Amino acid sequence: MHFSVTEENYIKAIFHLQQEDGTVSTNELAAVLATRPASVTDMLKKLKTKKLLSYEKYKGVRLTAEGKRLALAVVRKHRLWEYFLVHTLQFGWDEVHEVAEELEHITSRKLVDKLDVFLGYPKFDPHGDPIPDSQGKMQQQQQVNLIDLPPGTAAEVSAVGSQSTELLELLRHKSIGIGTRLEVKKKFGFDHSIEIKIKGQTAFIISQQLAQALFVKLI
Amino acid sequence: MHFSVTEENYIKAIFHLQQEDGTVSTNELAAVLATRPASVTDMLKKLKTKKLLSYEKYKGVRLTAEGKRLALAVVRKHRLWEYFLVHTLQFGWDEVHEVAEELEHITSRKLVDKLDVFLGYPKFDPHGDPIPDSQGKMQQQQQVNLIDLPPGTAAEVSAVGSQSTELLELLRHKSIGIGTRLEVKKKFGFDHSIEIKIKGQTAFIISQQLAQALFVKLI
DNA sequence: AAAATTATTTAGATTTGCCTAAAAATAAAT
DNA sequence: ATTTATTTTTAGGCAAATCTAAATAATTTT
Repeated sequence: MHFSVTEENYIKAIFHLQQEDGTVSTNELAAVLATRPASVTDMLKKLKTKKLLSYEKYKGVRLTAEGKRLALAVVRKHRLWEYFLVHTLQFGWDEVHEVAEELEHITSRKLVDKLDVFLGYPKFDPHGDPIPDSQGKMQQQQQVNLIDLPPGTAAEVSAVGSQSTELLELLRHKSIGIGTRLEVKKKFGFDHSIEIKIKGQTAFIISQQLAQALFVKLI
Repeated sequence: MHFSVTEENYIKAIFHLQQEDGTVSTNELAAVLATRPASVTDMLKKLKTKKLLSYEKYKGVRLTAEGKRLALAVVRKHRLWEYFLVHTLQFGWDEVHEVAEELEHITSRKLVDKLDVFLGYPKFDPHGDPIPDSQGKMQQQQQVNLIDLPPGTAAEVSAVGSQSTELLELLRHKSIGIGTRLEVKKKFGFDHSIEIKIKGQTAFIISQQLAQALFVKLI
């Protein structure tokens, strides 16, 4: 079965809203999708006949198992493409969202899976959000990308964004690993580099690329 | 200015038909786009108001300079993506067309240019068609991908599809270079390998990947 | 040059996704 | 427990891109 870009966007929006809410209202959806409640109602009726969601008048909406599968497939594509844009094409992590919004609707299953292989099965996108695998499973960890922390925050490294030997070599050299505790001292807007301090060492600066590859838990 | 996928497809189709014809007819377009002549007429009127083509009732159609620029931008994207799919993601060269038909409509200019850099500014796509550069210029050479030649054809190597050191090393080892004359002896469907003969050497087999990287002129 | 054929355009409908305005249902407030 | 406010749905329409059927122009044939 194959769905339109619009339909996919509705399913994705419901999926994200459902995370917090459980059930999702017409108005919430209209706000997120920048459209009108009346339009949402129309689309919900349509998506119900396609069995992507369960919906009763005035009762809000929930994805079916089928709808969840579709949502996860779209999210997987979005986050894999974001990873590609940042790590392969050297985009800044803050400029990839819109492009990924388009790329996530490319239909080829084979493309996604080959992209996944090429990228080395990354587990987190450049914003630290988990990337669903081809079965739709994702490691949900309470973690944040190091680059998103404000100065003064203390955190513990909990994951790295890729398993490339280059990254691991660099981390070894800087003696950063899973479990390392650090504090963000300063952020430099010019090249998005970050000054961090690890207990017992003098503070030092790490690049934007490295900071994006590090996921941390707040402590 | 920004155009719909449908509009871009019309412009691209006209561009390709125009190469042979000069001016393009409504029926030709309908055939190529798998739609009806009446629909074509509607769209031509619309594209005329957008100044992408010049069109007089019953007189056929031609792209304006503006239309040509758009067509070249779309062709550029299509061919760069094909190159990416084959060389980076290891798709077979014969399975990339449909996917590229979708990818070519992704709008980000920055994406295309960064992709071009990443791929090393390739000049020809996996089918041997020239890739327009960011100015819309392309090396138009009368060349064909070696993999497309039928057995019995004689040809001269005129270009290689990439400048990677691995490719060049392999070519050196097989003593193939620009200007080498060869004849296709046999094609093996199983792995798309090809048996070729160079004067003064015994015939030997080259892989699908290598054949795809070689562009030849018929002699 | 008139008749016949083919190509193209017009006219009127359809589908998708959206809109506004008004009605109906639900929730909140008095 | 009514009234008031909010949310949601219905009703009727619009624009894009398509279609079929009919009309008109251009081309070919005789």
